[in-house]
Amino acid sequence: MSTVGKAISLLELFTLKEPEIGLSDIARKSGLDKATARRLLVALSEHRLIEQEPLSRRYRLGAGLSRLARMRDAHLPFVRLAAPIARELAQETGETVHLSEFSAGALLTVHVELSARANRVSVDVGQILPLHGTASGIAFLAFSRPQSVEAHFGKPLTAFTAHTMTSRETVMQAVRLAASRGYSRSAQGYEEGVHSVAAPILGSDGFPVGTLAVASPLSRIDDETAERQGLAAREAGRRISAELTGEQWHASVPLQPR
Amino acid sequence: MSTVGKAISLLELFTLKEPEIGLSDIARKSGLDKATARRLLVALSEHRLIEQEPLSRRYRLGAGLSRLARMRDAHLPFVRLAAPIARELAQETGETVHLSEFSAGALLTVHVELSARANRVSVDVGQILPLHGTASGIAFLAFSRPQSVEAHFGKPLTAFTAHTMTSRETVMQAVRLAASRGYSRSAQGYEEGVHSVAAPILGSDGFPVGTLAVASPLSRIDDETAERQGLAAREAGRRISAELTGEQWHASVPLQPR
DNA sequence: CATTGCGGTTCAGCATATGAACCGATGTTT
DNA sequence: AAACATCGGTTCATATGCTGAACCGCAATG
Repeated sequence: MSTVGKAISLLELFTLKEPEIGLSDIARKSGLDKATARRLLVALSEHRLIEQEPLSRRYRLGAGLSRLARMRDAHLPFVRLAAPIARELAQETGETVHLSEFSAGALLTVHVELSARANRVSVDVGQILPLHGTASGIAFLAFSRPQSVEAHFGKPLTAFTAHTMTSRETVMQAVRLAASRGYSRSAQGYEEGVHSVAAPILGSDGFPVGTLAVASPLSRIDDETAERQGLAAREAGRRISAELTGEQWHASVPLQPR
Repeated sequence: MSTVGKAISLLELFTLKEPEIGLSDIARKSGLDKATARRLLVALSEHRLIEQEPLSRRYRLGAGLSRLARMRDAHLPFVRLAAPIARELAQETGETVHLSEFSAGALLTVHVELSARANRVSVDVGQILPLHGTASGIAFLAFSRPQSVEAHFGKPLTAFTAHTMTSRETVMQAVRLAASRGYSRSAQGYEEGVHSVAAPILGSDGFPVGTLAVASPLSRIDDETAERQGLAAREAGRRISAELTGEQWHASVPLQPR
């Protein structure tokens, strides 16, 4: 791995559970020498991607990350365009709505509109959603290139709850259903007690760049509300896609099942 | 500069004005060779700090940054980040310092550093501060959008003591003064015998997310100490804003030779 | 159809990253 | 209180991985 790769992998050692780490620990976890690790940390901190707690001398992620992330978020057409529509959808459904972006083989949650209700599903920005275990993932697969879908079945399908679909055929069935309806539906595939519907957001090539999902407590959902949510999500997804790609162009790209 | 430093400086080429850049341009702007620049970009994109627009082949900041920034924000929320600086300010001034966060039309006290002296002002976490009656509120208004300020004058201005400013013009005068000085000053507007100075804490959009105030017994204050406190508060507010948004590599603790 | 600029690749040479051994300080065990 | 274990941090000879001039094919421009 390149030096740069090693430096960045140091950043990835910091997690929610362990947001501050000492030098020796960093060296151990990264497999790098202590001297090397420190050199990299110094380089990172010179650009404020890392900072050091003066007292404990432990390291943590730096403020420069906030700055860079904001730069990205401000420019990214996706979030900028999609957020207002996601908010509308959240108000319309009264449930939590989250946006994900496809990145490196999985869906990354990039924006969340929380439901106004007390009993609601909570989702965190930054969360990674597996393609086969979430409504978002199914919706994504349903509009992806066949070979992309195939590629995803190369790896084993891990189960996150007792309800996660792990057989290829079950997943494909859900994918086909989603493709024909224009939205996907999934309950407790990733987290217990959570029901979701999701719709794809299509880029200018007609393939998904991300998804839009409505997540509700399972207890509030029956078939009728699920369908209402699904149709609303599909519509919202279409609107975002349209704004993303430029109105007139999108009209010529049908949302066709695979 | 280290290889890592060069790689990170590539990230810093991306700005709001120019959020996507082509390879040759990156090489030119960074002063690196094209081959080198590309190697670094590839290394960065392997960890999703950079991504490449497939069509135009131009590069932009990647999704991994959002994830890392989110991690940092989760671990270092406003209060935790600001508290050490508030403590310094409390030690420097010898007076009680309190932090507020804007929430639902008012300022909510989220953290307090009590003065070490026997005769001191006491403030409770959770206390709500009215915008027109406190130094914090005035500092907040002084840096808010004009229409937000206007909106606040819609409601009547209630008096909390005999000294509370209740006329719109008096308040606006204080607001203008605070805007020009960078800090606000107020005596007995909310509680008898209490003098305060306050400075705003600015978010990434340049508008206040909260305030920082120094509260003293009126008897200890003259114009000179008030100004000293005000300037100290202003500086502390700036530091917190900088750490919050990652703006300017200003006063952060350098991580080098000991 | 020559020219320019683009993104991307190659590889010899050498700048730069590496890590074992070290330091002083702090904390823990005996 | 001596012995021991870790801690964060530093040094420097070694060799690894980085550098950049020259190159490719392509697309736009004249």
